This record gives sequence, C-alpha cells and structure tokens, in this order.
Amino acid sequence: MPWMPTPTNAPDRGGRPAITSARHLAEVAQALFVEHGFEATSVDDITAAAGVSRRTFFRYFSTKADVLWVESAAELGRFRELLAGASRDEACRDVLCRTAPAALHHPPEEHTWMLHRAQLLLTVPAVQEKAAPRYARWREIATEFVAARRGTGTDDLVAIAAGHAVLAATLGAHQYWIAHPGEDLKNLHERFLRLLIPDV
Amino acid sequence: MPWMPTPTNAPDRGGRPAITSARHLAEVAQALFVEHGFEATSVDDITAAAGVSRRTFFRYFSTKADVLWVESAAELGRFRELLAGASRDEACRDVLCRTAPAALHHPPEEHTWMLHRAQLLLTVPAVQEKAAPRYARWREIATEFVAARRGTGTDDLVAIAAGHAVLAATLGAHQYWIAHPGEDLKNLHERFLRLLIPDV
DNA sequence: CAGGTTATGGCACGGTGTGCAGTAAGTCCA
DNA sequence: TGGACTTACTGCACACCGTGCCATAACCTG
Repeated sequence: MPWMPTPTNAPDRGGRPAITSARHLAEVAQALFVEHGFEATSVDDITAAAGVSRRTFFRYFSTKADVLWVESAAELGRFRELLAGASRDEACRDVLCRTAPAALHHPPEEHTWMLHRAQLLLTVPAVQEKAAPRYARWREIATEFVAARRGTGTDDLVAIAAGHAVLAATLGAHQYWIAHPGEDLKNLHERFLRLLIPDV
Repeated sequence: MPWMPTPTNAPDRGGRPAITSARHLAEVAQALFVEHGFEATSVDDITAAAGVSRRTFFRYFSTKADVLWVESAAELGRFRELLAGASRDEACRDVLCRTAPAALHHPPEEHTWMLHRAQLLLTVPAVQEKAAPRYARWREIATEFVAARRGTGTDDLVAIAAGHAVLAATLGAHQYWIAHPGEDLKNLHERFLRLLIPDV
C-alpha cells in the first residue's frame, strides 16, 4: 500500500507540516500545461516550479495527468449525494437532468480554470487517456441510481444505457462548450441530457 | 516521420521479406494479455514470444496497447462506407442503428477473440486509456453523417449529441455483452442504439 | 556481382512511475 | 532538555515505455 499525505481535513497528530498541497501542485502544473502543452511539460518541470522534489509529486498524484482531476472526487461525491437526496416523486429522467449539471457546478471565478481543464481533457490525447476511470465512475453512479429506481441490478440493460447516456451528454456538452465558450455550460449540459437520456 | 513496414496489400518492390506481421504480433500479444494480464506483460515478453526484437515491435505498433486495435482501421472504414452508401430515403436514425452493428461484424470463428478484446478494453484501466482516440474517430464519423444529413456543420448540437449517442450505445452494448456473453452482440448493439439515439 | 530496396537488430537516451532507505521537522511527555 | 513518536520530504536505483540513429540482413533486378 503506497504512502499518501494525510488529507487536509484530518486531525493534526503532530509530525512534519506539509510544505505543499495537492491543490498547489495542481495549479502550478495546469499553468505549465496551458503555457507549454501537456506533453512538453515534464514532472521535473512541475516540481522545479513548485519547489518540491520529483518523488514528492508522486506522493500527491499517482500520474502526471491526475493533477487535472483534483476536483473529481468532490464532483463525484456531489453527484452521488444529490441523487440520494432526490424525491421519489420526481421522475428518474428529471432527477438526472437536474443533478448532473449541479454536481459539476463551480463558482464563476473558476470559470477560466474549468475552460482550460475542459480544453485539455477533450483535445490532448495524453490527457484523454487518463480520463477513462473517472468517466467510468461518473457513469456507474448514474447506472446505480437508475438500477435502484427500477429495482434491478446494475447489469440491467436500461440502467447501463442510462449511465452511458449521462456520460455521453456530459462529454457532448463540454465539447460543444469549448467550441462556444460564450454559452452557459449548465444550460448546455441540461439540453444534452434531455436529448440523450431515454424516457424510461 | 517514423518508418513503418509496408502494408500487405502494397506491390512487392523487392527488399527483405518481413519475418512477422501486425496480425501475428497482435495474436501473440493478446494471448499473453489474457494469460498474465496486460500490465504484467511487457513488450519484451511479447517480442520474446514472437521471436522478434523489441525495436521491431514498435515499428508495427506505436504503443503496447495498440495491438488490441489491429481491426480498428477496417471497422472505421466499413462504418464510413456503409453510411456513405445509405439511401437518403432511410431515416437518419435507422441508418445508424443498422450500419454501426454491421461495421463491427466479424465471422463466428473470431467470436472468442472479440470477447477477449472486449473484456480487456472495458476492464483493464491501462487499456481503456488508449481507447480514447479510437472512440473519438467512431464518434466523429457518426457526427459527420448526421451533420451532412441535417445540412449543418459538425459543431451542430444535435449532430454532436448523435455522435456521442452512437458511441455510448456501442460501449454499452459491449459492456452488457461481456456480462452476458450468451447474447447476440449485434442484436444488443441495435437495442442500445434504438434506446440512445435521439429521434431527430 | 553491384546497387537498390525493405525489414530487422542493437544501442543510447529521455521520460514515467515505484520501492526503499534515510533525513528533516513538527508534537507530546518525562 | 532530551528522548520517542509521527508525519513529510529527499535521493537513489530500477523497470518499463517509446524514439532516433545507424548498422546489417535478405530479397529484388541488371
């Protein structure tokens, strides 16, 4: 089991204070990615800019691309909580169309950060590669919700299809967004969801 | 520009005959993947089993995972041709539901090979990573078809959504299939497509 | 046999990611 | 003050991936 720095919300049990943080490394890294490109930026470049050793970087992130997913755990958690909190009176499809965009909501000051992230995620092959496990989690959460609503297992055909539809809509909305950054992402996301989620 | 062996359909202009082939390397590699796992199989293991040098392997495939996509170019080509040959009398949605499964059709003797491939593609993270560019091509072909039918550009919202729907249905069908290998993939594929492609 | 063409082999190199051992910097307690 | 404990950072060696470069092997035609 690899060692990992204790998360910031853990109780302080003494020990050497952290000289850096996942968030700090992620910001330094993303800035370099935007400036020089993902592949042209080596981990050594990132650690040099952040004033940390190469080995330390890999304690915070298991791969170079993972810095682009600092927010992933929070987004997935919000999605799961919003689904769990939905009333059973609200139609399955409506719940998904409402909660998925809400789970990805970020304050306006992070708008350009999100746009940069979306551009990297959808256009740089080396980054797209690392996205698969995150996409899978996003899809699974939707599938589990639909399966629970339908009283089936997660290997139900309709539940699987719905999970893929939610992911497809999310990716489609972001793809459209980076081509039309003036539009409202949340609104786009909902339109794609309404188009793609089957009416079940 | 990296050097590449001439494809088998090229005219013979003399020169040293190839000691191996992409197909042979792919078969050796996939067998090792199935037996020992993808990550536990190094390129050295593959080349040792195939009786070629490490350098030669990278002339046929640019990455280790690419051996799982030997058929990709042919499948994409079939999809594009089938779409191009469709009558304009046939509804857009019907064309997609018919051609996508047909483009992925393989003879029965390759059934287990396809199943192994699907299992590796959908369950091994290191393999899923390399899938992104292939998925993107598959999606683009569908998007281009829908955009042409609608008389719009490929940045049309509905065309983008349709492209994502086709990909989602393809992945969903394979996911369902590896959990229920007794079912007919072609039939499953069509059902997922009918569920997910919006009626436009 | 010479000259052209194509495939394979060997080697060095930069980059990623991991395991391990050591050290630095805090807290707590006697 | 001085340990003992805890946690975080560093350095190094290593396996693997993927690439560029050059040499060499094996076939063709004249």
